[in-house]
Amino acid sequence: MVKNTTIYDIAREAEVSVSTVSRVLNDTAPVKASTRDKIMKVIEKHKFQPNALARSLIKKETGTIAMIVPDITNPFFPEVFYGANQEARDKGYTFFLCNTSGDDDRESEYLTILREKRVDGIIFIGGRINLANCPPELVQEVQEAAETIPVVLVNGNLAKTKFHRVYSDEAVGAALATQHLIDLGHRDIAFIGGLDFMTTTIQKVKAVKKTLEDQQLTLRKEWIQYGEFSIQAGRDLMNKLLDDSEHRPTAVLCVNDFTAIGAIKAASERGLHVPEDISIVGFDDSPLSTAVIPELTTVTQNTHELGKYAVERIFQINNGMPTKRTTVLTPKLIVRQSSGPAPVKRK
Amino acid sequence: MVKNTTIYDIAREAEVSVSTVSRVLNDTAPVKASTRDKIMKVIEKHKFQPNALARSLIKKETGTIAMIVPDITNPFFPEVFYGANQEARDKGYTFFLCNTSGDDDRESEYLTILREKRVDGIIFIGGRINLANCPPELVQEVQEAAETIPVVLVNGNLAKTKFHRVYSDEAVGAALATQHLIDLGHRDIAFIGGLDFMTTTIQKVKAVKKTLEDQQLTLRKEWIQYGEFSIQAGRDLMNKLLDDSEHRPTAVLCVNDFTAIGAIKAASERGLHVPEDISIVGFDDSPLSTAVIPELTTVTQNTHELGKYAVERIFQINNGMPTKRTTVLTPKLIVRQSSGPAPVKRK
DNA sequence: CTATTTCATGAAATGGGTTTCATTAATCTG
DNA sequence: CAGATTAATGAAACCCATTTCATGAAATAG
Repeated sequence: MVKNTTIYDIAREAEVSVSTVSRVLNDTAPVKASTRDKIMKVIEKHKFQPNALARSLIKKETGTIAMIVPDITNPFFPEVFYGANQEARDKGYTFFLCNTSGDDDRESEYLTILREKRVDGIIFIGGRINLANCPPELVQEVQEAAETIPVVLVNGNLAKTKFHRVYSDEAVGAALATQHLIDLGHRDIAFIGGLDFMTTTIQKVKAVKKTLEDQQLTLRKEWIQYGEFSIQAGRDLMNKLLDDSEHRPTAVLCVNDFTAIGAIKAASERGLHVPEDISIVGFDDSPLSTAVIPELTTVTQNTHELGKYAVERIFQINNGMPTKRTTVLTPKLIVRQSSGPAPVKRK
Repeated sequence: MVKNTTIYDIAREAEVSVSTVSRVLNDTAPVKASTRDKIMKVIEKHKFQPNALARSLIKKETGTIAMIVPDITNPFFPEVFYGANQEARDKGYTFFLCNTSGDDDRESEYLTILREKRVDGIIFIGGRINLANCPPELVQEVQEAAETIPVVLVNGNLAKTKFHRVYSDEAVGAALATQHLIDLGHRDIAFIGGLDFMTTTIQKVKAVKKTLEDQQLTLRKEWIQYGEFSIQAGRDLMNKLLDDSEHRPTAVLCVNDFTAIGAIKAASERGLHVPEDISIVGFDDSPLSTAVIPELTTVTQNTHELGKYAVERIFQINNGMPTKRTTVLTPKLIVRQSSGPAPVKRK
C-alpha cells in the first residue's frame, strides 16, 4: 500500500509552512488569496486527505459516536438507528454500531473499546443497562464511562441513576391502546408477551391495569401472560390464552409487534378471524406491522425521533449547551385492521 | 470533563519509563515480574485506558472497518451486518455503519470521511456502486480508495472492475425457485418487482427465463412487471397482473420478500387464497418471511455468511494472506406455506 | 574467569496533525 | 506621516502512544 501524503508533503511542495496549510484546511485564520490558491492546487493534485487520527488526538474529539444495541436484527433498532444517523450526519458525527447479540460480556467489552477509541458519545438502547434489574457492576462501569463520555440511555429506565435519557412514554402508549379497545366495546382484555422483569413490560401492564380500573374494568390475572418478545412466544402465549375456552378475551394487547404477529397466527390457526372474533393490538409500529394480514393496529414509539434526540443530546453536551436530562416522547396510536368492535356476546 | 490519564502519568507514578509501560501493555518484550506488577497496579488504580488514536497513528491500523448500506431499515441489511459484526469481533474490528438513505452524494461523502479516519476496510453492500449502471465518477472514486484501503463489494457486480467481491448467486436462487414451482405443476409463472436496471433484477429475470425455456415453457412479456422493491410496489404490480383476467398466472416469483408480501396482500384483497389459488415465492428469507400468513416460501441468501466472508476478506488482505477476489455463495430454497400445487385448470 | 548472549530498561525519534507565540508586512487611525 | 492595528506567515510545542537504539546488568558458554 502506498504511503499517505501528509501535511508536511503539501507544505514542502507549496513552499509554505505546515501552519499555513493547516489554516487553509480549517479556515482558522486569514491566508492570502494567492497563497491559498497555491496550497489548494497542491492539495487537489495529491488528493490529500488529512489524517483524522492525528487531528482527533490533539483536538480531543473524534467526530464519532456509538450505538450499542442488543440485536440489530430486530427491526425496531434499525429504525432508531436510522433517525440517529440522520441527525448524526447533520452534526458531523459518524456512527459505530455495536451489536451485543445478547451476549453479556459484550456490553462492557464494547464499552472499553469505545472509550479507548475516544468516541464523542455513546447511546445505549435496549440491552441489560436499560433493565430494571441491571447488574450493579455494569451500572458502575457505565457510570464511570459517563464521567468522560456523554452517555444517553434510550428507552430504558435505570431509576436511581441520573443518566441522560430519551424515551417514549410506554405507559401512555399502553393506556392509549387500552382505551381504544374499550371504546370499541371490549370488556374482556388480555395482555401478552414480555419478560416480567423488564421495564417495558412492567410499565405497560401497569398502565393497562390502571386504564381498565379507572373504568370499573379489571385485568384478570390469568390474562397476563409473560414471555419472550418473539413471534414464537406470541404464538405460544396466545395459545395458552385460547386454551381456556371458558374465559376467552375479546381483545389482546401485546408487548410488541412480534408477539402480536404470533398472536394473530395462533388465532388464525384456530380458525378465529382477526378482528371479527378477536382484536389484537401490537406495539412499536415496526415495518412488520404493515406487512402482515391483517395490518396491525399498533402504537408508534417515534423511533426516528428517539434516535434523533439521543444524538442531539450528545451534541449539546459536547458543546457545553444547556440540556435537560430527560426527554419524553408521546407515543401515538395507529389504528389499522387488527382491531375492531367487540363481538356480540352470546351467552 | 476530567483529563485522561496517559501512559506518561502511569510511568511517572510507577517510577519507570513509558517504554516499559508500553511493553507491559502490549507484551512486546520481557519485563521483570516485580516491575510489571508495580505498573499493573498503577494502571488498575487509574483505570488507565490507552488512547487508541495515538496507537493507531503510529501503528497505521485502526481496528475499525465500515459498512456502507443504502437503507438499514430494509431487514436484509441488518442480517448481513449481523454476520459481519460477529466476524469483526473475532478479528478485533469495530464497525462503522454508514446509512446513505439512497442519497446520492452520501456515498462519496462517507468515503472521504472513512478514508480520513483511516479505517482498515470498507464494505459496500447495495447502493449505487453495486449497480450495473453505476456512474463512472463514483467507480473512479471507489477505485482510488481501494488503492489504500481494502474494499469489498457485497452482492453487487461491477463487471469490468476487479474489486474484491462476495455475493450469493442470485441466478441459482431464482432458478431454484422457478424449478420448485414447475415441480409443483405450475406452467403459468410470472415475475414481479425490482427496477429493471438493477443487477439483482436482471439476473433473476434471466435465470427464470432460462429455467422455463429449458423445459419448453415461456415467460410471457406481460408477466414481467418491474418496479420498486417495496411492499406497496409488490401490491401494485400484483394488481396489474390480476387485472388481466384473461391470462392469469398460477404462480408468481418476486424479486424480494417485500414485494412478495405486497403480492400476497393484493391476492387476498381480491379473495384469492395463497397458495390454493396462486403460489407466491419471495427472495431473501428476511425475518418478514415467517411473520406473514401464510409464511413465505423464499430463497435464502446466506445473509450472515455474506457479511462474514466480507470481513474475513478484509482481514486477510490486511494481513498479507492470500485471498481470492471473488467468493460466491449458493442460495437455498426454503419452502414454507406460500407455494403449493398448481390449481387444476378449468377451461 | 572471561566472552558472549539474553534480559531489563531508558532516551529519543516517530506518526501527522493543531495551536500558541513571535515576527514582519500591510493597512488603518488621527 | 508616526503610531496602532490587523494580516500573513513560520517555528516550535503539543497530543499520546509505539518502536528503535543504546546501555548496563544478569545469565550462560567455553
